Amino acid sequence: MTKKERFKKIFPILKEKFGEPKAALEFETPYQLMVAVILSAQCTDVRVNIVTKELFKVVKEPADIREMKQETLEKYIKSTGFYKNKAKNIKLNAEMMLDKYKDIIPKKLEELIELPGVGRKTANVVLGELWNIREGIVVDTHVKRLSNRIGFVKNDNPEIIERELMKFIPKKYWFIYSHYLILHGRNKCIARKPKCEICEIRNYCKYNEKI
DNA sequence: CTCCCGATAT
DNA sequence: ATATCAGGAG
Repeated sequence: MTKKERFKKIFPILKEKFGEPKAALEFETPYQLMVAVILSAQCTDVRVNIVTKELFKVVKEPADIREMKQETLEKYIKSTGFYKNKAKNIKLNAEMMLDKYKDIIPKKLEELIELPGVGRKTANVVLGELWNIREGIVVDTHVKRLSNRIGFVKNDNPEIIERELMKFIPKKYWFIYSHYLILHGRNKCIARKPKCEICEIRNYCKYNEKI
C-alpha cells in the first residue's frame, strides 16, 4: 500500500473516533489565545486552562501584560513549566504587539513567528484557530512520533516531516489530521508504551507490524 | 545542541 | 526514580 492509500484508510477511522474536535484551550480575545498557546508548550491544555482561568480575569490585551510585573506573571503561570522563559517571552511579545503591530495579531506566518515565544507550531495553531488559516501541518512531538511509527516518514526534523506529509495528504485535511494524530497520540499511541493491541489503526501501521 | 522546569503517569 | 509532556530561544 502506498502512503496515500494508507492515509485514506486511516483518516476515516480517526474521523469516526474524534469527529470535529473543538479547541481545548479556553479564551475570550484573540490575544488571549496566543498567550494560551505559548503557555501550552510542553504542557497539557488542561493545565493551561487552570492557569488562564485566573490570568485572563486581568489580562485581555497586550497592555494588561505591560502593566503587570514579570514576577507577578511568573506566579500566575508557574505550574505550566518553563515559567521564567514563558513570562519573559510574553512580556517581550506584548511590547512588540503594542509597538509594531498596534494590538493586531499578524495573519502571516512569517510575521507571527517574529513575535517572542511564537514559533512555527504556535503560529500554525493560532492562525488555524482564529481565522481558519491552515497553511501548514502542525508537527509537534505527537505528530512526529506517530508519523514515524505509522511509517509515513523516517525523520526527526519537524520541518522535513511537515514537507513529507504535505506530499501525500490533501491540503484540506492538513490541520484536522494533525489534530487527530495528537489526540490519538495522547490516549493510545503514547510515547512510552503504545497500546497497539487495542489500536484502531494497527492494520495500517508499520510499528505494529514489528511487535 | 542545550537550556528552560513543573506536573503527571508508570 | 524517571520518562515525558500541543516548543522556543540562544
